[in-house]
Amino acid sequence: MEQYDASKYEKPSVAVDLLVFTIEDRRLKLLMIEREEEPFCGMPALPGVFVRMDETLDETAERGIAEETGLSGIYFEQLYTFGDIHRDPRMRIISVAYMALVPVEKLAYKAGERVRTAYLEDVEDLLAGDKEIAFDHRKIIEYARWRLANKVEYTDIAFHLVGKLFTLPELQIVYEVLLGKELYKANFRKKMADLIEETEYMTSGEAHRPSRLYRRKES
Amino acid sequence: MEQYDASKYEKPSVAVDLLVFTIEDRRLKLLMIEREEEPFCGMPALPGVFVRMDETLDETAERGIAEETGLSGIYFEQLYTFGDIHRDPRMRIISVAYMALVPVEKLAYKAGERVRTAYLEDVEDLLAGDKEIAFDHRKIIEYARWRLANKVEYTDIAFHLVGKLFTLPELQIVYEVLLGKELYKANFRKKMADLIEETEYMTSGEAHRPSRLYRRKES
DNA sequence: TCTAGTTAGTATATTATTACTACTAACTTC
DNA sequence: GAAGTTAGTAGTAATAATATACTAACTAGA
Repeated sequence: MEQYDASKYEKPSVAVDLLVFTIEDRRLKLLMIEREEEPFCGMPALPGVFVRMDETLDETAERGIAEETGLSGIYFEQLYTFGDIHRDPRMRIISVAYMALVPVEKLAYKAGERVRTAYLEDVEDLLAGDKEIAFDHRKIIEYARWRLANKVEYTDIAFHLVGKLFTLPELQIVYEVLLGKELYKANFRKKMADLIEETEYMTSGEAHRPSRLYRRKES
Repeated sequence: MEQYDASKYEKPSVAVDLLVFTIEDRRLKLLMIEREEEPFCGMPALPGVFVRMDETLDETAERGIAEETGLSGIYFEQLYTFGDIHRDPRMRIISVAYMALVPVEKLAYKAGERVRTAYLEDVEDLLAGDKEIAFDHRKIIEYARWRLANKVEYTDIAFHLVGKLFTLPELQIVYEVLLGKELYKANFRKKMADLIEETEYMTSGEAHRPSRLYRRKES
């Protein structure tokens, strides 16, 4: 990096692309926008924002999430950086992808305030077949999908997809959707035991046995 | 990303920082350079290269690895992108960190041809205490160290730190160094059994029982 | 008010993995 | 040929993962 005056050379633009995931009706959903201009006009795309000179990448991601969902303080993490030369046919744009996880209740609540018309797309449907997706966003989504399935096994990310209080069947559905396979109830409960604590509350009103509400344990 | 003409705005520079890891004498080592100018003159730093407009990020990483080690075709993967505003005090530089793994024999072999005077630093020593490291490179190294320990548990990356033929004690040392803990020989061998295949070759010349050489299984 | 339908939750057996000890094998050096 | 050293194997106890079968508690509708 020495002997190199960066100001002399042409620079790429840097953007942040956002993958806001949620779970609704036992399905993994992703916040997408429909492109309203060329290239890829009319096709689904990930929402994105350019990185400003006065903000860090994390700040750019936070700003983007706020612009798309009206939400702040939700969980997000950097995913991967995509830098193919012609990934945007207009110019060189390097994109840092960020993934956010949000319980669907929060998203629905803010739906009216969204800046652009973003909508939830079923991820498996979106990736099935060879439906067209703008830019290299299919690759980005596939990578995120893989990462989610992977990380759910060795981290606690699943908890970001449920509210403060949740039932164990609800949490199990999150795990099952992310992993893409069914789990054994008894085993699942054993494994969660250390991570959660009982509350006094129960669900009610459904045509079956009520379910206890839990919260995540601090420690 | 619509309604935004990126060419109007100031852009950050984008660089690739390289973490070339190897294992030598049962220790994890990292290829570092000594900075020869301000800022951080005299301090250890990660080698890095700027991203050119005509190359992808992966190509930049490959070029950088070749410049530092004279090697091509070695294993590498993108690690994380660091984008704090003043991480380089001179100007805004967003850095995409890449991690490469190479058996120490390969590195030693090419030592004479290196473009810059890079040297191997013991990672635990480097991170111990509060030794000064240039830029935000301590944070980058700590993250890579964590990722290595993590990934060795659920991937095959360890194999990239041994040659084509290797003994099981040698492979076990790689696992132990990356995990930072000792393993039980018998269990380790059972777990590796599916991943490797025997060769007819044995080590020789050492003052103890010779060790069989294995190779990685294709399937 | 009783029964069917439905989901919540528990008990327990089986299998696989991990943790650990103890040994035997094969080389070099002195 | 004995001592030192590392390679490699056998086997066992403790723990965790996998799997099945059951009981519990609600609503809806007859």
